Amino acid sequence: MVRSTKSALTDPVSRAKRTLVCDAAIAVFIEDGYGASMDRIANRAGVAKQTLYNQFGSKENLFAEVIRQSVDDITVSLGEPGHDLRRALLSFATAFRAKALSVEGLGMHRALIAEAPRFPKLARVIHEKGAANARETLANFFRSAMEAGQMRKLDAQFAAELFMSMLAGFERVRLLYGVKSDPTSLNEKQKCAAIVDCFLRALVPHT
Amino acid sequence: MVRSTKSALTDPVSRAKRTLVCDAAIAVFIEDGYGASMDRIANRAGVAKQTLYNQFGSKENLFAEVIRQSVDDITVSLGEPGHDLRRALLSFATAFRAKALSVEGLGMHRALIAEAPRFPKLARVIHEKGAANARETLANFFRSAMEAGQMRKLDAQFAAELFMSMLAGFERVRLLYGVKSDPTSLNEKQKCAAIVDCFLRALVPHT
DNA sequence: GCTAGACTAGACTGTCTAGTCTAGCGCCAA
DNA sequence: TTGGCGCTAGACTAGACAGTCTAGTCTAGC
Repeated sequence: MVRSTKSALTDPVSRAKRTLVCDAAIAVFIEDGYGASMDRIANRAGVAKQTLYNQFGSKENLFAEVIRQSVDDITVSLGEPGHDLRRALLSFATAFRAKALSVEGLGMHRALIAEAPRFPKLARVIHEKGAANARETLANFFRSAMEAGQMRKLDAQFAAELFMSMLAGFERVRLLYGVKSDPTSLNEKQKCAAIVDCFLRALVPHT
Repeated sequence: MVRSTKSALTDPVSRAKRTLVCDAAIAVFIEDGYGASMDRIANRAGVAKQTLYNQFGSKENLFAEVIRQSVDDITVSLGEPGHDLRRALLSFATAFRAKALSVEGLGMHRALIAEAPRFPKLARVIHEKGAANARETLANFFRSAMEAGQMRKLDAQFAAELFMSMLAGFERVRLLYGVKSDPTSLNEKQKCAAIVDCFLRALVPHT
């Protein structure tokens, strides 16, 4: 094909550079937040600063693009509630905590919270795509479980928020503050199980 | 008394200026985070910039001072657990959420999370004085309740973190992202009650 | 070989900010 | 009255950073 149709968006070389820049930007924003300099990102990507501007136009755009890309579903398949409620919640719990409490997850969370007042629309979209979306999936799952008599009937959305809170409330904050966990506490698997069991005890009708 | 012993720390006029600066700094840091300029703080306080430096020496010091001042106990008296467990938890829940979800609480939280990597020691201290301290009080309370047979026996610290997570997990994040609550949801009082009741159902032995 | 377009390195501009400095004001004790 | 002290207003320095610009290179179709 004629090279004249090439552009920063269609040229495969440019596209490669673009992902290079994205990867570098993600890493740098996770480390330093939005305050990170464009020079540093270009440096990390092994690319000229001008290339950043060719590809993204501005720092704001780059940030938005990168943030949007790095949010994806935490909603692992919950399966049918009918089968094994506890098992399904456990697998959600494990996946959710792995995301939310990872270094990358925390870094993105920190960067976005810090800049939410500056980028209100972006923050809203990310919340919708991320947490709110997971909440809806969970809430639907709970509604089925309630129908099936596996759970007490109550506001499914409230239940979903409650469950997510239990999974990554206090602990996420502690990590965001950079405080390491006390070594005496439960390990990850035990924590997931303990939280799920508390949740079930609260929301499953007494047998 | 001789004026020669006067200093920025002893002169009552200076002290007044100091609190003026503190108040302005708190407001500005809550609004804009650590990125807020010293000029703006001086302006807001109705004071010359030099006065900020006379009183605090540097922006870092001012920030640290202000943050330290504005963290205080959320641990309203929980009273004796023997009496009315639910009532005690409800009063804690109300007070804790009022702090954590207020505009000021959220602003401080945002500012600190954003700057935690830059000020790790400060962040640690604040976490200790704030959340960790509340957790300890709560955990002790739970231990008494467990002794008295009012609660299942389990790791009291885990229970305390769980309760605090339930009170301000998902919702605090939503607010930090600047997303307003859906109007259909429960009101504040109902939420506190619902959370406390879920917690009790999970942790009180079946009767 | 020529051309077009994306790339590179790095100089450059304009803006913003922490922090310093200066000159002068107002207060109070001696 | 005077001198010391903290204050004010505002100019100033030094450095960081977003974004632009320039000069020149590389690649690939014509």
